[in-house]
Amino acid sequence: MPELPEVETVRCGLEPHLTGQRVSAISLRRKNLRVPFPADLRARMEGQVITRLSRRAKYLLIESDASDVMIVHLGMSGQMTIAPDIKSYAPKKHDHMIVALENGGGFVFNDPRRFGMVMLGHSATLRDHPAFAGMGPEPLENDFSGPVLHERLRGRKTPLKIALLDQRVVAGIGNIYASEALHQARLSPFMAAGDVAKAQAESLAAAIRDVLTRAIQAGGSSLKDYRTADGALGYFQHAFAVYDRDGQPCPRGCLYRGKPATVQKAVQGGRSTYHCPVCQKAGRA
DNA sequence: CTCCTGTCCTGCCGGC
DNA sequence: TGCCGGCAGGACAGGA
Repeated sequence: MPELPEVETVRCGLEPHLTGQRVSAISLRRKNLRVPFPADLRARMEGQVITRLSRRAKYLLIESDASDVMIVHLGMSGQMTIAPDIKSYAPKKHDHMIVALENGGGFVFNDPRRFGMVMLGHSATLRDHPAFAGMGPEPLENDFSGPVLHERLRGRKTPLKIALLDQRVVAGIGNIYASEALHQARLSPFMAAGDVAKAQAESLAAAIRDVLTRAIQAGGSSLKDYRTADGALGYFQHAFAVYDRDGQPCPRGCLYRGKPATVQKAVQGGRSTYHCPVCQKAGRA
């Protein structure tokens, strides 16, 4: 489930292999993922030199010297793999896009559940691309702060956890890091987003930054070259405080009636939320 | 506007 | 052992 840190780790892993390389061929092994592959994907990317890899929210941006941008979303199960010798690469099940580079290498986009997307944009107008129009601030950039978050949550009656998943509020947070950030900030996932006080928004913004930054560091340091054994980029073991830990003691050591308080699982908007009911009480400012 | 629900897709896991 | 149901989740459409 790639969220911002995983996508950033994939970006770092791909970058040295792709930057400065010319795309020699793109092979599409089906016509669509969540959305159809752009009809002009090959025409616009083949023959171009990849100048830069960047990221916006959970989207990977592969920029060409013709000012075109391949916009890739990994969805739920998307993986990028480097193939040192693309000519001898044997396609695996669910390999949907294979990109060959002029230096003989290449990369492969594999996505069993096909929640991923590949789109195209222009560098100059990327901000206006439908995927990014109206999107909230990057949590690790300077334009994200407590006051900004407070303003974006203002007036919203939806539960805070649900609001954090809304990419218009803040970009790049998914189900895992929403729970993690709320736990770190000691805020209840159930409180109304609009009830978050200024000081609480400050804590939450700091927690979001910290949780994401530490996850990126874990991705960068836990595996050399950001790669798993099978060559897929960006997936790494990371210790979560509350996510998928229902029934286990709150890592903060909270007590409930003299005994260790345990992480609870709840369902909000059809998605799992994990929290400690002791340190994440819906309280006043 | 905001909010809420359903949809897409496959792999995996628990229950019988 | 095999089958089946349920779950996981990001983005978006469409209805209230």
